[in-house]
Amino acid sequence: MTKPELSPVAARLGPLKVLRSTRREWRTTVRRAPPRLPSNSAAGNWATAYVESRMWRPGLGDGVLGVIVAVRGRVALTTKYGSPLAGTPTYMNRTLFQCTWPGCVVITTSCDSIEAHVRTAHLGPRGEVSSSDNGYGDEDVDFDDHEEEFYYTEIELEEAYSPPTLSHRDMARPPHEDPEYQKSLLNSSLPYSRRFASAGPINIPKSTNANTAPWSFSATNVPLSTASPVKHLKLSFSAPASKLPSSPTRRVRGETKKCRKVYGMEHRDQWCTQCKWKKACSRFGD
DNA sequence: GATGCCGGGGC
DNA sequence: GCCCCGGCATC
Ligand SMILES: [Zn+2]
Repeated sequence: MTKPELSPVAARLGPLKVLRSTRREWRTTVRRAPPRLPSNSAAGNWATAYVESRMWRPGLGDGVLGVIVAVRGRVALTTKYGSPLAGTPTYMNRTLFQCTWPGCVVITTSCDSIEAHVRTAHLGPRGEVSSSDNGYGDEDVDFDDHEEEFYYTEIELEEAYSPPTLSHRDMARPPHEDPEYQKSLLNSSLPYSRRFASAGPINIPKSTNANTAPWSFSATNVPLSTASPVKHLKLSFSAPASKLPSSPTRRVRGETKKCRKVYGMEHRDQWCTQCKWKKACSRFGD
């Protein structure tokens, strides 16, 4: 199983709350159509899957990488960065594996994991597959070993746009670790907050214009071999290079003159403290 | 170009 | 906490 080298995906991939299971079997937990999802926005075409973390560093315990969200063909990945486990999400550089068993949206980070999932959850509870060790069933022997390969796909994460430096500024975004946040986005009813700047990449705007989504989604069938029709799903993330015009994220400049304008640079000592610090003026508030 | 100020860094 | 500044949006 080849794992293409991919450039690091910017940590701005996701601000959402990290879902976490206290159970060992969380890996097979799947949610479809979250109960409180507004019916008018996602129209049932919605899936959430826990992402397995085999890459988790020791001491961090079992965890969930994030949540794959698919809404009307747009796919978003939320991650765990910014959480108490903040760190370089190295698993973002790689390929994810998604179960394609009908109705199942389990996603794992390794080929072995998804194969194990398919075997245990779908093909049978036993680690071994079907009839090869029974002595009969000679006809389908050649499919016995890797039948699970038919029931998962690779998902490549790659960067469609890479800012010149994503090393230090772009890596630290405060996560909105609020479970309602995701629904608010989908609902497009999140309350206005002027300090919402750069909150997150998963802007699923109310408009259904597909070009406004930061994620692009494409699927291709790659004939790797005759026996493994692995479907490659590419998730391309576009950093906000072409921003939406006049996002509601930044404070609108008021019309009142502020200290800088009133007193001028030459009387900087007369400015209010906030103006001296290039913060929002506290003397001539809007 | 000037202004306002957010985010971030140094101390 | 205080203080400063880069960079960006806006005027
Ligand atoms: Zn002021």
